[in-house]
Amino acid sequence: MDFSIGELSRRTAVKVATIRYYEQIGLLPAPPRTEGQQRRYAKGAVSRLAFIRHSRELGFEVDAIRALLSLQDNPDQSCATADAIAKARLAEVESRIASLNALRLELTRMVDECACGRVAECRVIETLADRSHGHGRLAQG
Amino acid sequence: MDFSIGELSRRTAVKVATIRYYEQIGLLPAPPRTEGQQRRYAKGAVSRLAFIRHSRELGFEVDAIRALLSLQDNPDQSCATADAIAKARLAEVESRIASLNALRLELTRMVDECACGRVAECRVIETLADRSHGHGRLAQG
DNA sequence: CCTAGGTCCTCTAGCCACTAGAGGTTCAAG
DNA sequence: CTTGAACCTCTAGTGGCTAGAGGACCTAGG
Repeated sequence: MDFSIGELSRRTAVKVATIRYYEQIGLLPAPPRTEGQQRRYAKGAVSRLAFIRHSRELGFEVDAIRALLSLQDNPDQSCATADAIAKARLAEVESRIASLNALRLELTRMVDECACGRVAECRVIETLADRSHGHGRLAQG
Repeated sequence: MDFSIGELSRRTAVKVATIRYYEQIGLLPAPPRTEGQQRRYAKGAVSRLAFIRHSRELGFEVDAIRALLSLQDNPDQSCATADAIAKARLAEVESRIASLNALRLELTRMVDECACGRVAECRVIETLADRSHGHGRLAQG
């Protein structure tokens, strides 16, 4: 009926170390232990961890996941909060896409214009050295 | 002719702490110091730091920037390496855009289908809890 | 010459979400 | 009872900074 952390890891494709980490930061409740202090999980742990995993795949931060989990635990509440969290994440994703598209454009230009001769005439290096560009945000990822 | 770290910071829009960090990791050469051990930069530092800043804006990692800088310092070399670095970065950006587009799709669906009633019927929560999806990579950013 | 205060110095610790490894214990199969 | 895979805790490292403590320096005004 209950199973080990390794089995939970296999069933959710979440690494053992990560599961322990999630417990440590309070995303997963601490399960009961055997006499020898090994964790034993019930079935519910699989769905909770799958929820967390899917949320992380969608890029939700741990704090957001905490909020989403506590909503899931109280099904009678309004889901406005869940909606707001998802919409905020969507907005983030869209703005990341926009800035990555801008990056792509600049990188494409650099690469296309490079005649691939000596560094002295290299457009890649030249573009990077060019000081005449606005002070945008640093790219993440 | 030479100026302080604060002045360099103002001229490049790179924070003082970051400049010191770049020196520490060997991206910027250690400049001469005053008798009281304060850094004094020459004009060249501005363009080198601007190069670094622009590279970071384009998302190049520090190791890649190190390589690009050493190419810039040897203008007679072939620029094939610079080209390869830029192309690798472009490929990264394109794959990030693709996966963010997939995320956007899923988030949009979640948000659109949410009738915004109680959590019990919330599509956002339901989607996250759904275990029937592939084991994709975790989203970064 | 003296002082005020803005700027500079080094060093350490924190951010995020893990991940890796050391060094030791427990469990289940044979 | 033995073996060895899996488990335990704890610490430290990743990348690229950023913040803050606690103190030294530098320059302009009086």
